[in-house]
Amino acid sequence: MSKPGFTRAEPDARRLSLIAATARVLAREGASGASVRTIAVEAGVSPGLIAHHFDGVHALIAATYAHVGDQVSTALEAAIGAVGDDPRARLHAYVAASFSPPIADRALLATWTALWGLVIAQPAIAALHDAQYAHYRSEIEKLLAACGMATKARRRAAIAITALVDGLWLELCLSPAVLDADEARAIAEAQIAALFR
Amino acid sequence: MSKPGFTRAEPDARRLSLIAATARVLAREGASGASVRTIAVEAGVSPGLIAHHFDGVHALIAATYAHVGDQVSTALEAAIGAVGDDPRARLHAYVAASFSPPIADRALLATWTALWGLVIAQPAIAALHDAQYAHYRSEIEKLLAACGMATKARRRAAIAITALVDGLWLELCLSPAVLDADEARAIAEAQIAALFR
DNA sequence: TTGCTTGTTGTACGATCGTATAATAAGCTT
DNA sequence: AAGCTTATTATACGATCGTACAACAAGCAA
Repeated sequence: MSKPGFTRAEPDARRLSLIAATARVLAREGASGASVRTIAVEAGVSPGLIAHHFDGVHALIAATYAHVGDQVSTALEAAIGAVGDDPRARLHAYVAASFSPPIADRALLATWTALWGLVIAQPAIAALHDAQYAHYRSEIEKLLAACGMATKARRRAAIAITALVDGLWLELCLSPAVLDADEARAIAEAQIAALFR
Repeated sequence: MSKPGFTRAEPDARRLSLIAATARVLAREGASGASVRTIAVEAGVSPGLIAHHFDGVHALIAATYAHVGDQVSTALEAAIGAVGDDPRARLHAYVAASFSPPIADRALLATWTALWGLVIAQPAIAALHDAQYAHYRSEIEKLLAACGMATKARRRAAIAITALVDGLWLELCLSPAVLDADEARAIAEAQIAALFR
């Protein structure tokens, strides 16, 4: 019986574990702490492994952004699926999910703010951001349409909802003492109700 | 007649120019680009001068955050002063100012997002953020009180307004193609009007 | 003009950054 | 059991990071 010094992993599985480690580092130390060595220690691997699986650290961080964004999208869509067919209930479920786990998780929010800070300097990250938010708005517009909102009003309403949710999410992350999840949810629902009057 | 190799400046004036240079660098390159040497080049001085006027780079960035925050507060209060005595007009002016120069300036917004990314890792920055936002909410609550809003409703309404403005501000910064200042202003005013129904 | 204060420069130091590369070995194939 | 693929490690390299420090000089006082 021999104990292996390390275990080989499937490339996809290893990439996922590196992405997860990157997200944890971003949440704990911010963007400036997300170095090759820090991430490698967090993932329990050698620094060189990152270059083997990703085209540099920038690519790993971009992949982390994309993955976190997909996690959020998945959680949001799951929230819709868990509720009935009433359009307004579906819209409320979609929005309320932003303030519940796993989206309202402090580590996820911290990861997201760290990534926001990279958008300006890195065009590749900015492109991911635009695509991500276009998707959110598109989903919200579909939900608004199901609620009977007129076509020309949807775009502006979707922007308003996205902005409100982002702002509340941000307050929840940066100043947890000021706002809790229940209050964020109540504020969001009240503001959305106003869009239908 | 001799041409001086450099000019001495009053400590306060020099500190201000270093802060302004830091803000420009943050806007252009993000937080990761805000190094001692980059800032020094931007300010047209020697790298060592930063250590002479500030207690390290962290202190300079924190001072930049505080200064930018003060600029925003000043611009917001100036917007209130430029309008009449009608309470609702004053509230609208306060909010609308967030989407007009100098606050809606892309460089300022970029600076702000870069600083957000530092809040998690640097407790000193987080403290500045909490103080800054508490001030904003306090100002908004005063304006809401003048509009006749009940005491117990003010806190939640102030949070809602702050969140909405932040979210719209963010969209304006990160995805300028999606939203322009006029639309942001229109959305904010419509949502605020709903708070009074 | 002479002298003094101190804002300013320039550089050197150790630490850490991202990346490249050769050696190692895990785990499957034959 | 032997061989092969390649995931993984460990290290080295140059660049850049923040900070410290000694020398310089601008501008005021006397």
